[in-house]
Amino acid sequence: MASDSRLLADVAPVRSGNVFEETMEHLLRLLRLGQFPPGTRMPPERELAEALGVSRTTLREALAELQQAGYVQARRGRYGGTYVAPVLPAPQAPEVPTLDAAEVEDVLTLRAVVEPAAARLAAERLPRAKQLARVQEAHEQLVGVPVEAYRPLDSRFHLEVARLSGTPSLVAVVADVRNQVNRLLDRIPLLPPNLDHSTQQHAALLEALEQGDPVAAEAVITDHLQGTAALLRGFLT
Amino acid sequence: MASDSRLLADVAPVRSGNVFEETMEHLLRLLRLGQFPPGTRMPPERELAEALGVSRTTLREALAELQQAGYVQARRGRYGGTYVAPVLPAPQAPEVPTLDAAEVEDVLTLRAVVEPAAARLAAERLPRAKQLARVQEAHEQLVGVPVEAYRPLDSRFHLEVARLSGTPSLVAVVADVRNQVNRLLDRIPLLPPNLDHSTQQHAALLEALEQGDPVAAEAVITDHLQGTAALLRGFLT
DNA sequence: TCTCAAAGGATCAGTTGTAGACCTTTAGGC
DNA sequence: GCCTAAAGGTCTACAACTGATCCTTTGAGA
Repeated sequence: MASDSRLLADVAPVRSGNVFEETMEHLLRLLRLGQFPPGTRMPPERELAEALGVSRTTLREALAELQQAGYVQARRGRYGGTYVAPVLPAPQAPEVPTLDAAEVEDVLTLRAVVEPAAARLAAERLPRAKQLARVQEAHEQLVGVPVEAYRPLDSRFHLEVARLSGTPSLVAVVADVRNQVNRLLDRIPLLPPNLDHSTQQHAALLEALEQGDPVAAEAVITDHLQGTAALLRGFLT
Repeated sequence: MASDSRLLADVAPVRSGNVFEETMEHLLRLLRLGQFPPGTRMPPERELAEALGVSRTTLREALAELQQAGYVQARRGRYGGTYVAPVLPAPQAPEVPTLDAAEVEDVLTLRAVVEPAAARLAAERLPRAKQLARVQEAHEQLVGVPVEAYRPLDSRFHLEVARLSGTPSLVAVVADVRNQVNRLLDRIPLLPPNLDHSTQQHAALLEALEQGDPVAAEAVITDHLQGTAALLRGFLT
């Protein structure tokens, strides 16, 4: 009996590859989400390996690959370290040139659920000045940044907003969905006018948060998301 | 320089343990969520190992442990297999007797975001009869079931509702959060009156879905969740 | 009643990943 | 201008995991 195929349909793999591959994915994600912002120094290998729960050997293999691809650069000696490139390299030509519409809808739908909810919760909590400062900082770094370096910093801003929700598990989901959206965005051109508009919306969001206005915060971000959503859907035809 | 500790704060581990441990967690989750319902036969080891992306050796170690703990029972010979116990054993006395309030709020908040959204989306899509049948089936299996066997089937019902949203990534989040909630619920008593009330709410949700009424669906499930949320918060003091 | 296919059970060589010690480079401080 | 601490770079013994093969059990059907 070849077993009920329906039972196996929902069984996800325990791991999505070998340790090296997963570590690469993980690091790429951290870079794309701006958690290690462009131009900064990453933590020392020994600490990073520990935080990732991976041996230094494996981490170093992944870092070597990233260096090869131009994402980071290692410098030896005291006060050396692994430095993030000021501008992340454009991803390779994607394997699948045309995107699966269902997949895109999936990601956009999840995003439309979690990001507005996070913004609403953040505004409800009336964050203290110190917490807001981190968002403010992320916002300022974003102003006038060149197009090529925009995306990681944009992600960072959105993640900082999500963190204000005070709900770590929600932040994790937002980070995840944003990472997927970034992969989609890599396949379409990024236009300066869009950036300007985005930055204005960020400012509006920031104000809603300062005022502790959940309804406004949710509305602003929903609007904001619809912009990129439309862009992505458009490039699908 | 001991590196900027803020940078490492948000770095999650690549893996949460060795393969054996992760496989155990994974299987426990599948059992608790009712994806392998009580009393049924699980897929053959070879197929399950393949689906989990794990060697049969490792899977067998995990299954042996589960058998030891009374979750499953293996039967040899043709038409044998690994059978899920009709009633899952009560979990061991939890390591941490008193729960961390922040942790509980975290899970409950995420749940309050994703489950209502999934129900709303499900109602919006006006699911076809065939899809509704799976939810209906899950609902019927739940009626009159003994208290001890309730939880996996309850989870299954909620997961089937989430599946109707047509958004796989949202289903994944719902599954995840439900798994965490189940762990919390394991620490508090389950009362038959609560079950009756739950089942009534399930019926109301089902009706809202049939009618394609997103507002009602969202309202019913929000109400439903607040019940267990209050219960959990109550047992925290 | 015999056969056999489909399931769990056992074993082992080979590969992958880890932990830890050690080497090399380099800038700042005495 | 030398010393040293902190970083990346290298190597090796050990543990974990895999995958492949074979064994054993058992019920259905010829």
